[in-house]
Amino acid sequence: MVTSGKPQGAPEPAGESCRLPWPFDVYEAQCPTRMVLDRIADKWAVLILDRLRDGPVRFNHLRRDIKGISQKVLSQTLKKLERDGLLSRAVFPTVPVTVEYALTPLGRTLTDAVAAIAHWAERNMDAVLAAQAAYDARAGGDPG
Amino acid sequence: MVTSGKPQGAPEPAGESCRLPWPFDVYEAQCPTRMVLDRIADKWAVLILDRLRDGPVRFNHLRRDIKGISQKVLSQTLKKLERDGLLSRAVFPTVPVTVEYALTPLGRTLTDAVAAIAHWAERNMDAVLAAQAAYDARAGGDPG
DNA sequence: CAGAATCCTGTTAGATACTG
DNA sequence: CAGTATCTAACAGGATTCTG
Repeated sequence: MVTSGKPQGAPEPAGESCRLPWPFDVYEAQCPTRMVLDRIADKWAVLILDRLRDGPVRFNHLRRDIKGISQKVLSQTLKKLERDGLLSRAVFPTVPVTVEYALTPLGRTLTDAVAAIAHWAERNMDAVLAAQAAYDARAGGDPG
Repeated sequence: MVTSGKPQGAPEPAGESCRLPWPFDVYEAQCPTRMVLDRIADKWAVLILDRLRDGPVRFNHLRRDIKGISQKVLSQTLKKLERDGLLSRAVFPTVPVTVEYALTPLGRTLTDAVAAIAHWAERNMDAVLAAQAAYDARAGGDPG
């Protein structure tokens, strides 16, 4: 048991490092925006945030929808996103217990940008695939 | 329930990859969009793409601007982004050699979304920091 | 159902040194 | 300047097990 009251995933001291007045600069290594960027620039976080756009979703529902995510990673990611104030967690004392996750107002301001990323991937997949094929043909099979 | 109209019944033909007719679905574990999402939902990729918005930038210039990135990671990320067709690499036979990276038209369609993420982090840093503090106070030191 | 704890492994990133 | 190669430490993440 290594935790001293906090989950294993987020031992970073928040806010004390970068004392830039304003605005924050993501290009600065010590700026806290880097941490946020690292959080939201994450495949699973993107999918979760996008998934919650339609409304609250239960834990196992998210797990089923976001195919390939493990329970552990889902749990961790949800916790981090909750800590960042991007989503809220509501527990209903049913039996068995029901837990719903939903976007907070702050989270909602982000999901548009995040959804844009996900949708871009879907829309431009063909072009990316073609570019990869061209690159591989160039690098792998064309010595002369 | 707001289940989106997805080609859920699409049979998985072979072990190759997801060959859904259209559109690609990022929620499918085997969909190639997952790979793209993993690529562009990356802290360094976001910073690089955003940095190239103003025009071509040389390797070491990027390295200096994006503080904290190692030359190895920069090199790797650039190569992947180039392979995906998001940016181009131009070599000038000067002495010493000069290499410029620039966004491709495809990359340019992405950078707006990507920049939105980076800018969101800068603009909403305060709110996130506050949320984290509240969460930590709740979880770490407020048993009652 | 929702999640925590444990174990274990593959990937990654950082540092360092070398090349053209 | 613009990389590549290598080695190692750290961590992320999957599978499994257990709980309320």
